[in-house]
Amino acid sequence: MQHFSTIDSKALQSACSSCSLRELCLPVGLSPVEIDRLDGLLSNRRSVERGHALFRAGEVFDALFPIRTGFFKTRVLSEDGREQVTGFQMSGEILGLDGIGSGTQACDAIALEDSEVCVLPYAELERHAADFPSLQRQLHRILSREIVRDQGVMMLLGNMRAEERIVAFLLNLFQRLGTRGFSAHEMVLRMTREEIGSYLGMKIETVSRTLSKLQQEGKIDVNQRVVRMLDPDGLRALAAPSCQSLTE
Amino acid sequence: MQHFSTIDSKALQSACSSCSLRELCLPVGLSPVEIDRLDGLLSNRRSVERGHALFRAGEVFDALFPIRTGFFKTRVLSEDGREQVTGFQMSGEILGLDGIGSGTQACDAIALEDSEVCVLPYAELERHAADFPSLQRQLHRILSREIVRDQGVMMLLGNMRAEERIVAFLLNLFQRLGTRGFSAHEMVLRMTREEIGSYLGMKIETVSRTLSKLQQEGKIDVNQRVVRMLDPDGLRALAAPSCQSLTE
DNA sequence: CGAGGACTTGATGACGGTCAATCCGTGTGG
DNA sequence: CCACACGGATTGACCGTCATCAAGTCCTCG
Repeated sequence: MQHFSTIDSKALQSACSSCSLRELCLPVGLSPVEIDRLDGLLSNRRSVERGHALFRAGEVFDALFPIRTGFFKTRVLSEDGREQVTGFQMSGEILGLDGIGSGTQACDAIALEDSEVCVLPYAELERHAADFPSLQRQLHRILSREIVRDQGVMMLLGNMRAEERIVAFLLNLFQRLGTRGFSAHEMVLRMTREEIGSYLGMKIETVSRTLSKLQQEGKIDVNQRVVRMLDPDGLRALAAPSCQSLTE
Repeated sequence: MQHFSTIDSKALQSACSSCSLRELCLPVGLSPVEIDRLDGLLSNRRSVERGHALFRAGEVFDALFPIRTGFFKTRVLSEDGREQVTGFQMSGEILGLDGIGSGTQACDAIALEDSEVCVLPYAELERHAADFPSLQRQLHRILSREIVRDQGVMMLLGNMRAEERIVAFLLNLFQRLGTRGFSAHEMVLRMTREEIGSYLGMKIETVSRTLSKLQQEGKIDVNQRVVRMLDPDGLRALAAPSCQSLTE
């Protein structure tokens, strides 16, 4: 009895059709019939403990990993060991897109909390996309949106000053958490100051100082990893000059 | 007579099967038969004068534009008018990839010299990709590679100092020109110092000073838009510490 | 030949990096 | 249960890189 119900619930959970993320994830825009077909592709799931890698640069690419629960960072390492965090990903977002091009992972994907991902074998996905136009279109959309996202990061790194970067970063996180049904004005940062700094192209001390300054000005409340937004309009005013799109 | 030969040559030129760029462009990895089918997709070509836009952010996206000849920049503009150049594209590279996601162009594409592009209607491309697996795979590859390229730019903007950025930028251009059969140690820059600076996240004066410094050190020879590489190994040594991949 | 844009070079200063001390929260072992 | 150690975070003092301001040169093109 117990046994069956466990299996049932697992089977249910791993189906897109019953996944609470289907409005955010790959199935967006697919019809119920199409989603059923997509379900057939999902071979299984994978758990990744906090601090562990889902994959590392150089490994063979053979699947995409939609995030079911948890939080990841992606990063590239240079020969001399410098780390560049290229993004933070949360549920409904898809890891591994950059491996398609070369058949080899281009970055490390590290879980910042205990996480769970779907495994979407790429060869099968390609095959299904062929006779499944809306899935194909959706895949293209996701790839393209990743390129647009990266353009936003370039704007951030190329044009904005420390304070603007931090504010745009926070607003972006709040916005994404909001669409997932979490509070849009309070959050727990899953990453360290160092990882924030790497992502934003600044040093850990500058991250810390900038957060402190925003707190002194009454715009946010920071306590270690907990951030509350006190003055959303004030924050948006700080970020707006340079890059609205990042916060939408 | 004159008339017919002109038409003939045009017809020939617009076919992938006879295009000198087919080893660099969309057809990479396709069989001759498949390339013939791709030819059927290419509705026409478009000329873009230097300084003019192929498309602008916000316009409807309905086609990809493989570059036949010429040189482009892509850029995003923020509300307050700041420009972020997101890339420089040359023959064989494809413009418009970032429009797929939203159906709307995400950036401006500006010709930096008189240029010519192929017009690849996206709806038809999608349709053909469905019963044409290697074309589909190739399209995915190109999208994915763009994401990887952007990661390299993030590394550049987030981790490298002015000199490293300039050197990585020059090596990257030389490398791409080299694969196109141009000299890999002498080139004419198609963009202004300001555009270089925008791309690399630094001011025009810093671009100029850094180039002058590299010249004083005997690593390059710069004269306005003409750049010669005098000490390739010395340059690679400067860029290597941080980001090999950008120069490959 | 003149005007305007692109580029270079110099002087100065600010933003953020570096170095260092300290604090804080968590987990470990006595 | 407390002491301690460790990593993460904060804060301060100082310094370097690069931005800013400004002057002047060099191309390009009408």
